[in-house]
Amino acid sequence: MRKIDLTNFQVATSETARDINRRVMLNLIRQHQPISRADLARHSRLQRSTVSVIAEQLIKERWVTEGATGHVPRGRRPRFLHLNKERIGIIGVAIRPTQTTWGVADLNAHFLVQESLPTAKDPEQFIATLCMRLSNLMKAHPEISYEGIGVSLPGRVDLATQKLVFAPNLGWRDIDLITPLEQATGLSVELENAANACALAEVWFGHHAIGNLVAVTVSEGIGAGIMVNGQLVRGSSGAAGEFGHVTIVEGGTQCKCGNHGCWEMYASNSAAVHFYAQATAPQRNGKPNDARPAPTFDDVLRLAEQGAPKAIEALQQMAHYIGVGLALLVTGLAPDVIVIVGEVTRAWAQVGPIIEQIIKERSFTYASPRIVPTDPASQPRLRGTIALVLQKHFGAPTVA
Amino acid sequence: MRKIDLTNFQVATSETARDINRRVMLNLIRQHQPISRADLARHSRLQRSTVSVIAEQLIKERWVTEGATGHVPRGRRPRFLHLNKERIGIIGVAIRPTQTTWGVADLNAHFLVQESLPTAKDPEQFIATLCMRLSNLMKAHPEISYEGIGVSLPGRVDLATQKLVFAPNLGWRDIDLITPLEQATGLSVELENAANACALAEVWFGHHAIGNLVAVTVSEGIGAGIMVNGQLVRGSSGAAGEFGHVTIVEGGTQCKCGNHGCWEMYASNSAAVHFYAQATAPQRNGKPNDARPAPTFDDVLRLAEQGAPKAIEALQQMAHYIGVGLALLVTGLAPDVIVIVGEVTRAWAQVGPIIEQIIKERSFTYASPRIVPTDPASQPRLRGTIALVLQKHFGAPTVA
DNA sequence: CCATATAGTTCGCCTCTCGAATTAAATTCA
DNA sequence: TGAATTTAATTCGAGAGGCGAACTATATGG
Repeated sequence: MRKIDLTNFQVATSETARDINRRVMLNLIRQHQPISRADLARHSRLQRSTVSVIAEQLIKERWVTEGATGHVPRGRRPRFLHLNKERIGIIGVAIRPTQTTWGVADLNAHFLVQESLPTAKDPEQFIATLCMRLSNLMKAHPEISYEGIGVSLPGRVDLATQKLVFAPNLGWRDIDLITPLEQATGLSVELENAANACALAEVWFGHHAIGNLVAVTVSEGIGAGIMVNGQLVRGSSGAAGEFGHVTIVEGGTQCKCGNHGCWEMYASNSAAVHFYAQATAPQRNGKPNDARPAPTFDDVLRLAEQGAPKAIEALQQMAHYIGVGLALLVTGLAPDVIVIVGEVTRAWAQVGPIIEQIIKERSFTYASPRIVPTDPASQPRLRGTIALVLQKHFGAPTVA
Repeated sequence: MRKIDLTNFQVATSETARDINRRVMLNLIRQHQPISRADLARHSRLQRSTVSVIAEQLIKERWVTEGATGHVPRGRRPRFLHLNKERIGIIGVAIRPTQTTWGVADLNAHFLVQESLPTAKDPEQFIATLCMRLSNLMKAHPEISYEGIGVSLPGRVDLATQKLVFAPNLGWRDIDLITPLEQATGLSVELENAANACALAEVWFGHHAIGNLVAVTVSEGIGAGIMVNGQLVRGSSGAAGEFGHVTIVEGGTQCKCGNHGCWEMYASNSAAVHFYAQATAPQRNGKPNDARPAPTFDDVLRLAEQGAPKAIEALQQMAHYIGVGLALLVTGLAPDVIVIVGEVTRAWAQVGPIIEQIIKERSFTYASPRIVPTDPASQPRLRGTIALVLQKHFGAPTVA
């Protein structure tokens, strides 16, 4: 049960019921497609007459199309409905520290086109280039009608102003991405933190029917996208989810954020690289400056795959600390599922059992969550941007 | 935006709009009472005709009464509406380790009667006694029409079965409280964890218009009631909020839960008592067995008020660790407000600044939350039980 | 060919909001 | 004092939308 926010509420009009039932229909079609009107009525407990009217409306608006006729043992054959893949396109943009990827997806989050560009240090110029590329992409596919743009990035978005507040790994600060993108494309733009986008992707495109989920992105830093009661936790002005900067080692290594012993100092890719460097050069006691090129996390992963004991050990240390942080989330939030996003999932056979073990040891809960690694090929950050736009039409109506 | 849960959703009927607007009206009346129909229309942006019909309905159902006529500079005088304090009673029961308190409150959460009883070790017998007392209370006030019963207790309630799973400080396990209470009173019973009840109390009766809040109960243990987007965080099967058992001291003191270094081992009342005992008997090195009666937390508080340095020091240590745990919540959830419930608020002048300082030092957030001590006289655990029942009629409608 | 079963449509009824018109009751000003 | 003005509240017809019974369309099987 939610309390009605009297500073920002919505009363019902005569169209409210239709809005609600329309959204339910869209979701049922999305989940069960292809599906007949009669089955929709059965699933929704709406009258068949009501379903017919709504279906007609959705077909007219081209959200839905009527496909093949189905087959039943007796009686008139059903006419199947499904989401209109042809018509509607959603543009998703995933900005990451090294590379920015974007593409056009249909309502089933299948990408028709995909392009990318190295992310630049200078935001203004980069955004200008991105706008041009997006505008060209749209011109190249004029047959698609575009519903909106979703953007994910490794930083905080202010809830009120919808501006990027700070993206440490990009070095961007106080950037208005929405205005230039909307001007260049004429579409409405939704901005979201990458970990939140991953949580959305999992909830909307994953195969769990889940309302309580945590998505943890492990890369240079650590981010947490938290889903509670089917909604993202944004906190005061969008600052929630910074579990990467929770202290897990008292008086530990200093973090860029100024504090000591932050989770991401021990459980991120950089942490594993650091562990590995320490193990391979113990005589230098943690000073990584060296003439040889510093190993990357990719190197550590590859070495571990090849069976290098010190690389494996570094990953094991990383896994241990991932578990320590997750145990905290499990104890406090009791999610049904935790999804792990990041290169580290490539070594899941090594790190997974350790993480599960630590969580089991350290968390206090009556029901332990499933820990699920995501396939990097599924591009969770990019898929989440599609969910960002999809939400506006498929999400629960805002009422009261 | 929420995702529609297709395993458990609700379509709209012709009455849905009325249900929504009715709830909005009830809330507007609650907040602005006394208020005229015309002002309700202005606040809600509903037509005056619609407001009149809904008001008439609410009056007929005796949720609302028409009070004095108001005064405007020109024109016809408004007829003020307010919640019907006379008619409706809600029974609240707060079960605490030593004492169980209950009473009857009106729609404004003002208690008309209040009684209490020492909590017994044996749940079956205790519940039977409680049932009898409640039933007698209702018979003694037959003029009140009772809307329901809310119960708060220091333990976990399973979301699905609505049974008490485990209450460590009561020693109760797998207890069905709902059935006996419903049978004895004929009313529907809502069960909730005490920290969650405190969060509800603050959101419904506090003077913040707030959707993101954490209520932390500090007593023998520590509990956290977390409110996100105006809803309680219950997590998988109701297990969320156990932040008291998050590890904050690596390899620290063992907790009853089996883990080491749990927050509540360092920041609860018992922890302060332990700190004090250690300081006053340093030669015994933490073995509290002694011929003298062991000091209680109340003793420590009193000694600190009298200026005893070792008692003050114990509270300061406690405050330090409260801050450490809160910093974690602030970093991860970014609530607008944190309310502290417990005897420790009596020494807020001593502990408050320390807590705030630690949070400021250790948390990573763009907007720092207000830390608010609650007045123990306001009985947050008991008031929360009223909110539990109030929610059913004043909460946002469940739709889609 | 007809009974039966299933899909989908049509239509009158009911609930609910909207908005204009109307009624009610106060103040101000001529 | 009485007309004009202002604000509150009600009345009533129109339109949106869901309900449910009746009806049409189309299949299978005896």
